[in-house]
Amino acid sequence: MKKLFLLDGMALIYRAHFALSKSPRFTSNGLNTSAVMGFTNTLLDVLKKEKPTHMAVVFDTDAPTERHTDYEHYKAHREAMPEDLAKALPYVIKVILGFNIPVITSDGYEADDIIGTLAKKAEKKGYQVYCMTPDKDFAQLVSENIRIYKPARMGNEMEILGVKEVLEKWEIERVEQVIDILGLWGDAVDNIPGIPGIGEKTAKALIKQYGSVEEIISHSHELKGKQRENVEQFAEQGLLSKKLATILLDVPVELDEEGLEICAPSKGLLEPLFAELEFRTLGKRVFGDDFSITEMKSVSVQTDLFGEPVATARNTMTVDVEDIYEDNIIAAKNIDNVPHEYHLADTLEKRVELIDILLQQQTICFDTETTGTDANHCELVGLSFAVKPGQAWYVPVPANQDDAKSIVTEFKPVFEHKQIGKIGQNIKFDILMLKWYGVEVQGDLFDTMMAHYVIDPDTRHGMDILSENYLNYKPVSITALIGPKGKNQGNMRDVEIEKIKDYAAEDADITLQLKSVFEPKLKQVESEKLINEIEHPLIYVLADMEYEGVKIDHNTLREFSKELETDIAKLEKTVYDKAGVRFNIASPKQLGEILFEKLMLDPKAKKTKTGQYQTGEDVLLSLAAKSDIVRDILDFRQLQKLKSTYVDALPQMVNPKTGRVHTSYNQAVAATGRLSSVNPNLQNIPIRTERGREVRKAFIPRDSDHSIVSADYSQIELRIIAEISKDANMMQAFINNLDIHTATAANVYGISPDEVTSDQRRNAKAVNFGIIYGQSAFGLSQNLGIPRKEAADIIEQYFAQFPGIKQYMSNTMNFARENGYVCTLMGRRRYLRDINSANATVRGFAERNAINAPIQGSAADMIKIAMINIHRELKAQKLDARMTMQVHDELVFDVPNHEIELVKPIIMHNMKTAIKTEVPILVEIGTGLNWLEAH
DNA sequence: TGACACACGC
DNA sequence: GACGTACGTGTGTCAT
Repeated sequence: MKKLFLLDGMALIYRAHFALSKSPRFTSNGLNTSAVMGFTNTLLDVLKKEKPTHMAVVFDTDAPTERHTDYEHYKAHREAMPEDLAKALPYVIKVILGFNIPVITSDGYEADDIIGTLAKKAEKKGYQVYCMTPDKDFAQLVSENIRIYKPARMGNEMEILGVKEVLEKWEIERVEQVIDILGLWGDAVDNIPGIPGIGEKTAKALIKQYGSVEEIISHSHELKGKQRENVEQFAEQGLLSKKLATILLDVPVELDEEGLEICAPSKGLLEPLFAELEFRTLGKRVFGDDFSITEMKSVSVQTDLFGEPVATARNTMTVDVEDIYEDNIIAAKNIDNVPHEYHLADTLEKRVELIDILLQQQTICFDTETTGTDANHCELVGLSFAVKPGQAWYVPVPANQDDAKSIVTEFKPVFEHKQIGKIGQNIKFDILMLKWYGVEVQGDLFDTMMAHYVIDPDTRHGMDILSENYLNYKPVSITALIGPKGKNQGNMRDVEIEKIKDYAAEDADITLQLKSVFEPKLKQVESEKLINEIEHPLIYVLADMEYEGVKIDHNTLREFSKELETDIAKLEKTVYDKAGVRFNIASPKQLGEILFEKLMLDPKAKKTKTGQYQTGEDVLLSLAAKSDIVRDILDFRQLQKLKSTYVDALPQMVNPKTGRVHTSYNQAVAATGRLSSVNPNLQNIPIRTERGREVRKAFIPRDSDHSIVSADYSQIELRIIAEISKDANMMQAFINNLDIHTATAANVYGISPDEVTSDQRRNAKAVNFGIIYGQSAFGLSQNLGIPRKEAADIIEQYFAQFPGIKQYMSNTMNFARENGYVCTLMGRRRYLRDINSANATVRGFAERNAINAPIQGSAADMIKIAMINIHRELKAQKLDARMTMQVHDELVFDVPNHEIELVKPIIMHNMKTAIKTEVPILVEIGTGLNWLEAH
């Protein structure tokens, strides 16, 4: 296949320059080569990875163009080009020539116009066309088969967008609307304003409603207040902005197919250039590992751009190009063009009929419609059911809660039928919702969200996106029913029933269909066991925990809050006195200005990327010696955080119906397999500092006849590393039940455990920690505040002492490179798309994930299994003890006092034996009147 | 309203 | 030799 790449030269250079300008790279002769290096790297990425057959780089000429009606602005823009960027330009041209890539200069047109026109022409001739250009401007081109290529940026792998992705990104229906949005918003060309007061969001909404800038202007009388005023006053400007955003697709430029054919790079041109610019690594990428610049250092580079003969052999680099992107132009199916039977079951008779049908099924798919997204705080609006593709029912539920309950109760035989499997999307929500209406869902579960999470944890699992990706079906959007999210968003209850019927029935229908797509996929990725034995059963456990909630002691918190308030006020006053001025200490911006401009605490203060001074904890700590004001500021911050995030926020989360806080565990966000907790987040309650820990006193048992029991795995991740790697030294340390960090330190520093100093233990602990979280030597040095070299030395010693761990790491990485994924003990997969990336940053990220995912993920598997087994046993023995919280390696229970001694061994045994290991698993268990005492 | 800086847990 | 370095949730500030 012919594959044409069109690059906007100036855009690339600018982009490369600004990406690298934070740490400009100077050669020994003083030339800042950051832009050249960035450009060359991107070029190499394109060539090596995408293997185009044809290519061209397009440069703007310095003449006014059709699009730049405002030439003064254009000139200013050009003149503002930084000096070093201007210097880089000739070198970039040399690079391009060295690679034998044709250059096209735009004569009176923008580079984008040339690219656009060429792209269209090439497309007609059967090319697959890619346009490399900054994100926004090219959107309209994708209206056909042309793809937008975005080079790798810091921390991001390169990205290729087709029409589908662009529409999704812009949240619109038609690609042409991008131009109108840009026109209105004014973000098309630097400094050319659109219509004042209209940002991205407003522009999108208005364009969606009216279709184009012109339409909005002619309907301006329908707008209100300031917006109307602005649209009327700045109509001209809006139109101009749109014009500037529009790419011309018919400029007079010929597609010279032969001339654009790509051929091998010229060694004669590139070698001396790379030598001059001291591009060792880039040279190696192009010419292989024996490339060296040392012996050519003295070779002067031809200054005449066109004087050097171009390499004669025009042997193309063409390789078979596999087109991995399937044709995404196919119009998505939707409710209007796919046959379906969606019934409304709004009478007793119809419901009876429906229930009869449902009771005959082996599995049913259901969904609930509610007034909100928090199952603990909202009400049921309706139920929907599906039993075969294209056929679904919607059962409205009245607002009167007693009537609602009785209708839900009619369906009890279905929901509570153990032999009828239940399918849903994020079914925990629905189970929880029904619990509040007195229904205990039973039977095997199949959650499409969890299925997709297990299949590919790193991606998104929302129903809409799954539907579009796997069924090529675009569901009715929720915003079409209740409006865009925000404070004015409506409520499902206010939507007319016919619309809800379609929406709700469709949801159940889609979910049912997704199940049949995911079932074989689960088999394919060998994750059936994982989902059937862990994730699906866990849903019931989590639903019970969330429903149960935790009791909070208001009095403790109220008093603590008062205490904090006076302390904060005191600290505030001290800080003001020491600074000599009142300011908002909670504002990093103001704080930075006071510390570094008024008090001049550090003349070399670092700034953040937005130009503010950094005022993070480690920065402030390094200043502690210079002024005691920083101590007060740090204390202020700590107390303020405690007060606002925990002490004052927790009581507000208490559910008035139960007087308890009901967190929500998200089972499908953390790619490693861990859970996360929201509303409130119970997984980040303070513990490290004396005062912070106090918050845990407020987590109490339901009454005086109960106690809190807390059980946590000791060093679970390190034990898992030992288990997976079978490293003899580390296994021995655990078998001997040594303090693992001390044992590590003893090994690393070659001394006996009792000689280990606290600093050495701290270092060893940090290394252990770093391995668990996939840190690098840099991360370690930051963590410990030691030079990178020293950190690297410690790590080296560590690996020498624990060779099994080193072996595990390289084995895992090799496995990932070959298979593209890594696995936990229970077979949970994580796909690492970037593991073979040419970009070292991106690849490094994937490599750390490769090592980290099996460890963290196995620990997550283990505690999940323990939770399921404990839950089952508590139920089987009809105990009143309840599991209430999970904090990654800790489980918390609310237990009747007389059951404590009975329950403890159950917890202990199930946690220890969740996964069979050679390394001993240690569980620490405690009891108390509150969480702090129990922990 | 969204981006940012910061801080909490594991 | 530089890039930029665990994740997830929540808070307050500030510019729009």
